[in-house]
Amino acid sequence: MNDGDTADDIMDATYRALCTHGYADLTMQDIADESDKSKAALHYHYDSKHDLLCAFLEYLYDGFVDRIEDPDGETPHERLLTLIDSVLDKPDDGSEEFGTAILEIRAHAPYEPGFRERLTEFDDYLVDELEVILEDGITDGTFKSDLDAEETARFIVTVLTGAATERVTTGRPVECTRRMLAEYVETHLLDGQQEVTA
Amino acid sequence: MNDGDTADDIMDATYRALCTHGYADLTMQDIADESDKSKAALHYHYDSKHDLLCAFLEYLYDGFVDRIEDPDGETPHERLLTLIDSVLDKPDDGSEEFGTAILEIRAHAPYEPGFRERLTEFDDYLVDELEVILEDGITDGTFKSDLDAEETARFIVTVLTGAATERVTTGRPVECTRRMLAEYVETHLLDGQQEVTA
DNA sequence: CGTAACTAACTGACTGGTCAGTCAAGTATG
DNA sequence: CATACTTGACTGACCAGTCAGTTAGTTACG
Repeated sequence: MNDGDTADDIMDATYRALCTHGYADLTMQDIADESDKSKAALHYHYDSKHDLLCAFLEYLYDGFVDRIEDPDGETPHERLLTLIDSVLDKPDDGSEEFGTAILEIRAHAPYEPGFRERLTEFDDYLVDELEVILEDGITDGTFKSDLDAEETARFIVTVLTGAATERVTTGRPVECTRRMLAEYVETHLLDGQQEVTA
Repeated sequence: MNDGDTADDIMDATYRALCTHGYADLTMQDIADESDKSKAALHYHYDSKHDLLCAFLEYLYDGFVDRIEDPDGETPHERLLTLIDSVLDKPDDGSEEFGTAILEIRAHAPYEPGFRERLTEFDDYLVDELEVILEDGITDGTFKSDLDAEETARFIVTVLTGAATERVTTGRPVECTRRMLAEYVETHLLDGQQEVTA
């Protein structure tokens, strides 16, 4: 039983094929070419292209969770900035293309309920992580006591989403957003009493 | 020579076809069906589908400029909120689908330099409009004197882009973003002295 | 041990359908 | 009649999905 290996192989191949061809131009043959399987083998393991891509989104979600859970940092302020950075940063392989493919998939969500469901999970997970950090900070006095953790977390996710969309659409670097967001956190979320040197 | 009428007819048909089918599934036949022309007639007027879509983006840009230029409002603060609203609101025909199609086109920008160029114009135009309002407000004391008009304008555009992306991806309403952005403007941009009742 | 039966995994060749773009022939109009 | 415009029919490329058949491994059994 090497189901695990085979599935991983196909998922990895799908990732590479997506980066190379983009979502719109992605064919089953492209994925097969990136793996050591044939196109028919893909159809043996997944009933349809759609099924394969749904599985791929699930695989991505797992990787996303691994990547952003338990952000480093002593204080809630540090953990918040670490989390923001790890979302803004490109994946390890530095692939700009992957962000493009994800945006293509996002844009298809209205036509594919399965996609929308997965993507909503991504966003909700990120909101939850942010919320926990914000609440920790409210409790220990780092952040203003009157801020609404959920609304604030949603807002930060919106900003991060906007930055990712702009990077793909216009090629605009995310650095400016990173800076503005750090400033927003400092002047808007941080409780006035605290002095920060981060 | 009824170029004007014909071109408008085709652009309108493209708009409707885009809303109905989305960008990914959009065929020349779909556009022809929405117009009173044949598919071959489209190819008579535009060398390729790509050309037609580039022209369509230009047509959209003109409409976009018309829609957001000279926002209503006595004060810079009011004008800023009006502008934000007119970007967040759906087009007049209330079509959710159009936002989807635009996001699909955004996601294709990396593969189509012509698209990227147009889309960058959209963003830059919006940034300029915001910048003018912000500078007006800095001059007349509405907004804090030490804020960087361009960076702030870019940040607002990022937020607006994020809201549009989320609406398409997860179906999340933009109201929360509208509220958070209004609050951001009040507590972050508005000069402390002024009292506001808007 | 050897061989027969069975099976999961896989393959290359094929099919049916779709679509951008072409073309020869037509119509309308100034 | 010439120019602008339009059409239906067609072509060639492409692609998801199918299918008959192969291979490698595993169990069943005399």
